Order: sequence, then structure tokens, then C-alpha cells
Amino acid sequence: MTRETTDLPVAPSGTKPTLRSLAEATGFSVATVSRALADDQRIAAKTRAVVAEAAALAGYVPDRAARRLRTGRTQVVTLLLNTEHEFLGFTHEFLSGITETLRGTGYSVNVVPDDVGDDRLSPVRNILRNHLADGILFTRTEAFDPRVRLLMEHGFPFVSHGRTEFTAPHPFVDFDNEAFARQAVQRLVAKGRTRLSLILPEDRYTFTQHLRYGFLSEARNAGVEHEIVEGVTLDSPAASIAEALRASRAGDAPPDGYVCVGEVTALVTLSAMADSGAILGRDADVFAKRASPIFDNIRPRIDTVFEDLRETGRKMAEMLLRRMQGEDPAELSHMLVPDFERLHHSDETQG
Amino acid sequence: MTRETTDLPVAPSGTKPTLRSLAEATGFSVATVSRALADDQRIAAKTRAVVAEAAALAGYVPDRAARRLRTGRTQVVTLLLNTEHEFLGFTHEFLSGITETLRGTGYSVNVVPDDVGDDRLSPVRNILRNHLADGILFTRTEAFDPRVRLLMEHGFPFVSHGRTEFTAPHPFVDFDNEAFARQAVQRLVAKGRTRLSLILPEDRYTFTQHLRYGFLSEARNAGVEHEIVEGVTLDSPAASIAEALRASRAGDAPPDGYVCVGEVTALVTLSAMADSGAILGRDADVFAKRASPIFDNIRPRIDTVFEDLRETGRKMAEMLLRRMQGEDPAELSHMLVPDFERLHHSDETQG
DNA sequence: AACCGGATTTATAACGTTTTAATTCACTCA
DNA sequence: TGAGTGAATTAAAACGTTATAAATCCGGTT
Repeated sequence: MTRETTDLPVAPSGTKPTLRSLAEATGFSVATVSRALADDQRIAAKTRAVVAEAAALAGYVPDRAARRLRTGRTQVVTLLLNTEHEFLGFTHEFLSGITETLRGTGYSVNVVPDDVGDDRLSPVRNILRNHLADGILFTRTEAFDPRVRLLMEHGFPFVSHGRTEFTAPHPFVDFDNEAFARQAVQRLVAKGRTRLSLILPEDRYTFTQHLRYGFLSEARNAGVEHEIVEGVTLDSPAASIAEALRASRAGDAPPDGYVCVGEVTALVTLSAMADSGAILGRDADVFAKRASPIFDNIRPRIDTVFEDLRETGRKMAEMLLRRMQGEDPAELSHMLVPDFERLHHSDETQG
Repeated sequence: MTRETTDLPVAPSGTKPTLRSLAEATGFSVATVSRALADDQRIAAKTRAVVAEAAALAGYVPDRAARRLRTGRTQVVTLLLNTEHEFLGFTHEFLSGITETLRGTGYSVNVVPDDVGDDRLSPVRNILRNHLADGILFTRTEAFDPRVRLLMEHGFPFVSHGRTEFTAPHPFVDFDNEAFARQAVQRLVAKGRTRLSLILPEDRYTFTQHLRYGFLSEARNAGVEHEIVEGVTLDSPAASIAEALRASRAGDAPPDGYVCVGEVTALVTLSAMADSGAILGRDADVFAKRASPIFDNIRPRIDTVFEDLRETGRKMAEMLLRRMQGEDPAELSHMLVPDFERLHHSDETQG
């Protein structure tokens, strides 16, 4: 009971500390030690203190496999990550936010590829069937996303990046893309632009509808001409997008205002303009959404709004933690609003 | 022994399939079923077939926690991921390559933040002590990287992105940065440039030395002036880099050739040139390394060499798998060479 | 008829944890 | 005194797997 071995600072001599070794060291039973470490109130306060000290001394950490086997809880959160397309920096920022929030919670982050071409349900089924995680995060949510349906049926904790159109509420974090689109139109119109153009993501994604709605209704309000580029999406190869843009510019009255939802699109738009002799600010303007600070270093400069994906990751992880603790899904949603005050994220570094 | 239940197509009625349920279904013991599934040659061929069929029918998948508890093997690979800086698209491509190779192997990928400011050793210690993974991958390797030393001491499987200067061999995948730097200098000199400039990553990283050596020795060979920009590194804030570049351009004989190791640096360089009235191709040229296809869509175009980080991820995962199977570390290394033939990755999409 | 040996199979322990259902113990109360 | 009470502790089972050591079977010797 009284410590006679004050020599080991952190590491136990040869074998790794376990409940049993702590039990032997303290003289209590394994069951008591387990409860004491869980801070079970039925265990005498003094006992809890003694056990805690012994555990700290030995550097005890509960064995994840054993705990998982016994409780069924994995202490793992799985991120379904699209490995095909990305907005520049999306993955990095998003994943950084997630790990940042989860650090120190005992949960670890597991990354599983989610390729839209494939069956998006199969990774989820796999996790569900074999209980490979306690919670799931995913992106590129569809209006009636089958993953959301399945997970809700199973009552399995998850947070989606993006809303759905299901009636039952579920946890999500989203960016207000409609507001972005409206604001983009307003800005371009304010600059005197009258023929707006937009390239959308694939129809399947919910946020595509938000963008479309915001763009169309605001353009109608303003009474300006507008087009949604056909035959090409945000995820099309840059070459195809460039082709479509050039075709569009070859018409009699080419667009004079571009709303760009992704960075690649924005850059391609700038290139297409340059290639066809159009000059930014004179012949057309561009308004883009960006996830990385890259546009601060592009000349000519364009107007952008920042979507903070690190914060998105943080929020999603936080909601998932709360959901896994049993909080009501209806309470767990968060909207990121475009920061219109800080357009352009102006750098102050240039002359 | 003879299956009387042919009704269940894939899912077992209520409870999940386990060795015990398979044992009951086939009439063999749990031990035999376990061995049969492991394709142990001591088990009769007919028995193995019967068990395999039953397992397939029931949709049996071994429980990871139980197996891990028993064997000590986690079936987890941990990626130490820097969450601060990134070359554009690095994380996405790299991680995609890793998950791509690991898919279907039974290993899952676990992401742990590795922040250079912190103690880079502590995540490794944590993994080692609690056996949280069977193997480790990491980036931003230092010349005498303490993580490499520790892992080698423990004989723990890992693959580093980048070499070290330890004498004992260890698995790594690296890009030939010296060759890149040499080629960059040669190209710029071939264009008639005589005052070259380079911004390096932090000194601690091994690849910094490779870049420096390649740059310096090739510039001396060619007999051209050259400078390594002081007081600023690849990871400095874009604003600081821009500041340093502008200061450099303000001198009497500003650089006329820039070697850019990262995309952000390249963009900042272009901005700094634009801001100071210098024109690409007339007053200076830029040669950059890129990890994303972004430069195809930048105007004016610059010469680039592609570092394929998806392939890097694939290779690292592959080496780790082989290392975990006990292969000799000395055999497990791979160098990616700059693809000089495909400079610029020309797009053919523009007029 | 007893025995051997190789080929199969099996009972059992163990990995480290949590939890159910006792058990112990010191008191209090009638 | 003897039972009742509540607080504190514990023995033991269980989670699903693998590995050790032992058991069984069977055809072929001696």
C-alpha cells in the first residue's frame, strides 16, 4: 500500500501496466480498480485516490482492444473521404479541423475512401455491420442521401457536411451557399455586369440546388441575363471546363460576370479569359468562393469569399462527439455564413 | 453437418456471425473453424471447404477487437500528418494514394496530427507504448529525425517520406530534390538567366539540404550569380515571403530567375513580380515544382515539374505493408525522379 | 492383440476489460 | 443477542479470437 518503489518515473520495468498489475500493486481487486478509474461513486473516495495515483505512477492507459471487445465501443470516428476531386486545400483544412477537435478525446480518426463513382453505401454498410466505428463523418451530401437514410434507420451517430431534404432532422454542418450565390450576383450587378454565368457541381448534391436557387432568383430579381453552363460541372476535368468557357465566350454576347464556386473553376475562368483576349475588370468580372488563401497571391486579383473548412471540420467533429454522447440530433446543426465583410481577405502586403 | 438452413442469403437472422456460431452451424469446434479460416494445412481440405462456405454464407468477418486483443496486432496504420502547412493539394493526393493502396488489405488508416512546433516524438511514443498501430507513415523528415531513431531502436515498422542521414538503412520514399534543383538551374540558365534566387524550406528537413546542394553546385558550375533568400522559409506566411521578395527586387541587380519549391512560393513570386512591374519572360523567369495541376490554369504560364504525391502515398503504403510482413528494411526504398520530359504537363486546351 | 504414428480435431487458457450478482463488513436497532 | 441495513468490495463471467497441449481416430505394424 505504501509505495516502496519511487524509482520508476514513468515507464514500468518490463511489462506494460494493466488493471491486474494495478490491482496487485494497490491490494484491491481488478473490479475495484476498474471502477475506481471510472470514478464510480460507489467506490470509497480514498480508494479512488490511491488507485488514481498508482495508475499515474505506472503510466497506465487502458487497452483499447480489450475495452472495445468488452463494451462494443471502438473509440474510432470514420471520415468518408472523397479521393477524386477536391477544392484546393479542402482535404487538408477539413481533416486538420477534425483531428484538432478530436485530439485528447480518446477518439481516433480513421479515413476511408468514398468514391462517388462506386457504391457510396458500401463503406457505411461495412462500418455498420462490423461496428468499425462509433461515428461517421462525410461530405458531398445528396438531397436524399442513401447514407443518411441508412444511418438514421440504424440510429447510428453521424454528421454530414451539407443538408439533405429528408423531413427528419439529423446533424449537419453546412455553408450557406444560397447566400453566397446571391451575394455574388449582387456584387457583379453592382459592378454593372448584366450577363452572368455559373458552373454548378453535379445535380445530385444538395448544395447544387442551393447555389442554383440563389443564383437564379437573385439574377431574376436584378433583371439581368444569366446562364448556367451546360454539359460541364465543377468536377469536370479542367480541360473540359476551359473548352465550355471558350465556347461560351465565342458567342455574340459573351458573359461579363462569372460566379465561380470552386478555385479550379475560377482559375480556369481567368485562363479562358486571358486566352480569348478578355481583360478582367474591363470585359468581365469574377466572383469566387475559396477554401485556401491562394487567391491572395493571384494577379489579377479577384473578389472572393472564404469558406472556412478547418472550422467546418472542427464543428463537425464537435457535433459528432455530442451526438455520440446521446444529444438530440435536432439540436446538432451549424450553418457557416459567408463572411461578406472580409471579402478578398485583403493581404496588405502589396504596393 | 448437412446444411438444413439455406434460407439466409447474406445476413444472419438477429445476431452477428462469430466463430462460435460457425462452429455450431458446421458441427466443428471453434478451434477447428478458426484454423480452417486461416487455411491451416493441418486441417483437412474438405473441412476447410465446408467452413469457408459456411462463413461466406453467414457473411462472417472476424472481429477486429478480439483478434487485436489476442494477437496484439492492430491492423491499423497511422499517418502522422502535419496540420499546419501544406503544398497545395499535398494532403489530398498523399492520403488518397495511401488509402488506395491499403484498401482491401484489412488495414485501416489512422490520422494523427504532427505539429512541428510540438514535440514530434510524443505521438510516436504514444503509439509505441500502447501499440496503437502496426506501422507508421510520416512526412517532413529531418536529417537526424528523432522519430526514425526511436522507431529503429524499437524495430517498429515505418516508412518516412524523405531520407535521413543515419547510417543504418530504413524504408523511405523520396523525391529527387537535388535533381529538381539542378534541372531548374539549368533551365533558367538556358534561358539566359544569370542571377538566380531560391527560397528554401526550414533547415531541419533533409530535403532542404538536397535542394541547397543541387542549387548551389549547379549554379557554381554554370558560373551564374545566385542567392538563397534569407530570413524566410517555404513555410513562412505568404506575406513575409512577399515582403522578402520585394526587398530583393528593390536592389540594383534583382534576380532574373526564380527556383520555386512550392506552389505558394511560386504564386507569391509571380505576385511580387507583378506588383513591382516586372514581366515574366522579359525581366525574369520562374521554374517551380508543383503537386497539383493548378499551374496549368495560371496565366502567365510558368515552367513546372510535377511531384506525384499520390504515387508517393501509394509507394509508402506498399513499402510499409512489405515491412510489416518482415521484409528487409534495406530493400525498401523508392526514389521518385522529376519527370523532365513532361515539364509543364501541357494541357492542349488553350489557343 | 496390443501398439505405434501420422493426420485431424478439440478442450482450454489467455489477451484486458466491464459488469452482474454476490459477498463482506461494520453498524444500528429492536 | 440477533437480525437488518447500507456501504464497500469482489469473484466470476463474458466479449471473440488464437495458440498450446492434449486427445482422438485410423490404418498399418509387430
